Amino acid sequence: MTTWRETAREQRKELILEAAARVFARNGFQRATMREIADEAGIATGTIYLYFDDKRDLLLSIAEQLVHLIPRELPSHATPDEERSFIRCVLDEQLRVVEEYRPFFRAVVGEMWTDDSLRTQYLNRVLAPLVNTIELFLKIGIETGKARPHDPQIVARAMLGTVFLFAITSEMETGDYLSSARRDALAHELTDFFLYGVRQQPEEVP
Amino acid sequence: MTTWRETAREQRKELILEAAARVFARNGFQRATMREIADEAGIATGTIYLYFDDKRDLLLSIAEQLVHLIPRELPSHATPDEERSFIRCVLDEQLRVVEEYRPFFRAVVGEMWTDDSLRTQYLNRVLAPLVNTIELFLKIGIETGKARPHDPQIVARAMLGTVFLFAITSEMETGDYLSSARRDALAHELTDFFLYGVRQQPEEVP
Amino acid sequence: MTTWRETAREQRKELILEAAARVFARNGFQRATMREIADEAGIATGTIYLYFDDKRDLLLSIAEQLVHLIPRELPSHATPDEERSFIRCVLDEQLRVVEEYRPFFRAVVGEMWTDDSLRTQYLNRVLAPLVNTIELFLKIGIETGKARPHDPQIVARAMLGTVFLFAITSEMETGDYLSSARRDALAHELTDFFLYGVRQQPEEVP
Amino acid sequence: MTTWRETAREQRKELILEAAARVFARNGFQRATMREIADEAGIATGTIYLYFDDKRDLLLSIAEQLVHLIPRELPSHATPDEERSFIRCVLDEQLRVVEEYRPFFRAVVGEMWTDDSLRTQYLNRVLAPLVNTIELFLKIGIETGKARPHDPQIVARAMLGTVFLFAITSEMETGDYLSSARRDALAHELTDFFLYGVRQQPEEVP
DNA sequence: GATGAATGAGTGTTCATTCAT
DNA sequence: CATGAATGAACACTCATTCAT
Repeated sequence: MTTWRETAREQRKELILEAAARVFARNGFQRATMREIADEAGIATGTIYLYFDDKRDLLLSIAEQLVHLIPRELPSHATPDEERSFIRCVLDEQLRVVEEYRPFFRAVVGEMWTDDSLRTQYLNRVLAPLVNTIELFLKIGIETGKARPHDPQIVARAMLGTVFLFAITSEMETGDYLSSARRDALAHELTDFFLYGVRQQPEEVP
Repeated sequence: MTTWRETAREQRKELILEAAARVFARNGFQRATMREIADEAGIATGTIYLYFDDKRDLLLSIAEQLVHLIPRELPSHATPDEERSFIRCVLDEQLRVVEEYRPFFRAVVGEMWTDDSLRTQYLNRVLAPLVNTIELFLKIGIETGKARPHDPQIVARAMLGTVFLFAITSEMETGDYLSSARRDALAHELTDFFLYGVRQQPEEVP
Repeated sequence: MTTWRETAREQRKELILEAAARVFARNGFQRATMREIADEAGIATGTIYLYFDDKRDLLLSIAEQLVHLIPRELPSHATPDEERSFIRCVLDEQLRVVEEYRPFFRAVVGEMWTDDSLRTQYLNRVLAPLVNTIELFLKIGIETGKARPHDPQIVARAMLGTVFLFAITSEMETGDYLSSARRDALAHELTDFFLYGVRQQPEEVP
Repeated sequence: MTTWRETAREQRKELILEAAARVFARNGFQRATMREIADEAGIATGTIYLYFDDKRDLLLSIAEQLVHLIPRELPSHATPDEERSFIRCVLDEQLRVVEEYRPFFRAVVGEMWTDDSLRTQYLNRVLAPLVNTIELFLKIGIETGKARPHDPQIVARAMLGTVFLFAITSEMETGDYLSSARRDALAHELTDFFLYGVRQQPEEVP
């Protein structure tokens, strides 16, 4: 049973973590100062250390939150039998959740390339499960003859990479593809692209 | 005419820039110290400042080098008529050049998300030309009926994103997809993926 | 109402400022290091920056203290009617206060010649009021026929210059004219010099 | 006999010294860079070291030039018997020569307060002879009954201080008292001030 | 628990000086 | 003699972390 104290503590950690994520997303991990995070959270700098070991612990905890990017349950109302709507549902969900956790995402993304243990954590806890899920799905497709023969490892990464990039770049250029307004069009286009590529489809034999 | 002085100076800048790119790629821009860069280049710290204004100028100059990622000329031996081999050639070239400039790429990638002017420079000088080239190619495909109708803006970004991600992540996991050994397979798979997607192709009507 | 916090802060600033003044007076502004100032004050270098913006802010704050050189009130017990005792009182007071603020004085004097804004600040806030006060006194003397006709601008500067120079040079040579022991003699001689010059006085007509 | 080489070398030193004096006067000794001095002299930085030991040697050599402030010969056409014109001549000459060597003067003045050996050199070689000359003159005045009894040490310093201060401050405020236009008025006023002070002179008994 | 003043190690940058050309 | 590229010691300033209140 969780006591009231523990609950209060968790809420406090949450508050700080969100403030930190916003600041990291804004300025990058290195440039962000503990002072700035404390101000953003409306507390004193020293207080942060009552809940987190150090600055890096904040980042790792933020990265930890990204496990929420892993879909808890696959859409049952659209079975893989109807590939189109299934992929579409998954993409919709992914683009939505990525948008929701964008500050967390952006907070991690800058450090990921040069911080070995952060990257390892992120790869193992977040990316690997996602890749595996996609790979599994692709393999089943191949085995059931629904998908053309291909290397699921590469294609799975290609798919994930696409979403990943839209996630971190969407607001950089003029068109914010992740804004709810344009998300539909994006999911639609990507679904078709993943399924059919760009080539003109031959008339299907009925 | 370039004097000997100027040539020597350019070579020196090159030397320093490569050293800096390696260090930035290894440790990230912020963590890298001028001392470390000087050591990597085998010179004194003060010498760097004879060739570059400050630490940031190093990073911007490195980003500048990434214009080399833009293909100078499209493969003429494989016209867009034969889409498959054309795409394949372009992908081969891109994966190769991305591998060649990887330290420069990695040096920039960590700072890009939070450094506005660096990002702007990179987007305008490197990414935009690449996206435009792909978009143009896709539009022609659609107009000539070779490609199925789609939104070239989104698909172009999806394609570029795929290459981008392999570029920065390839050596992170066990499989380095950009190593010359595996590059062929990667290019092959991506070409098919871009052209056909994952869906089982119906028998083409002869 | 001033809180305890504010009072403590002011005392801390005072402590640091006095340490800085001593170090600047000893080594000059440029040669002085923040480390040395911190040591002199018995604190850490970083602490200085909690109270002052930067090294230069220290110097400007020290210069600010020199407004204390401006006499708050003219001696009332000796009216200008009795010029001799009046001048004597003013000189006594000036030589005393100059002695009290000597470290501050010496801290500023080296930088004043080449630092435009420091000089401007010092001239406007300290020197100009002093010159104006003397000028006014001299003008009254001329108008009332107590003083011989002269250019008060020049003479006021000459008087101030004399005190100024004794202030910064007194301890340089063997004889410290500002030491309380010799201050009396100095004030006495200067008073006579200012009033009568060096020339033998003709017998006054009774 | 001085060879041609030695003469050329002396001219070169002169050239560098004047450039250094200008730069020091402009920026102060500490802020001035050897590079800037070299540029001002139109030579390479390394060349300076062929003629001077180091940066400080430049300053000491400049200070050395200030011996020119010491009057070579007292004005014979105006004997001390006619005190007024004598003092006037000396003041005229001093104000003129001080103006001529102003860059050298200003170059030294900032460092003098905190550089012991520079100050000692300046005091012994320049100021002491000047003070002694004035003291001697005053003593004679007292002995011959031309001057009223006073402490020549203090008064000599007061006089010198006045000139000194006009020398270093004249161009700081709006009125440049050392410009040839105003120098006459300044010398005139100071002469009267030194002779008679500010007090209204009683009718001289004929 | 919460605070924020104090700490001091760490870093980008400058510049007097040297020396190979 | 003259040059100016190279050197590297030195220093102002920042900021994560601690701890007395």
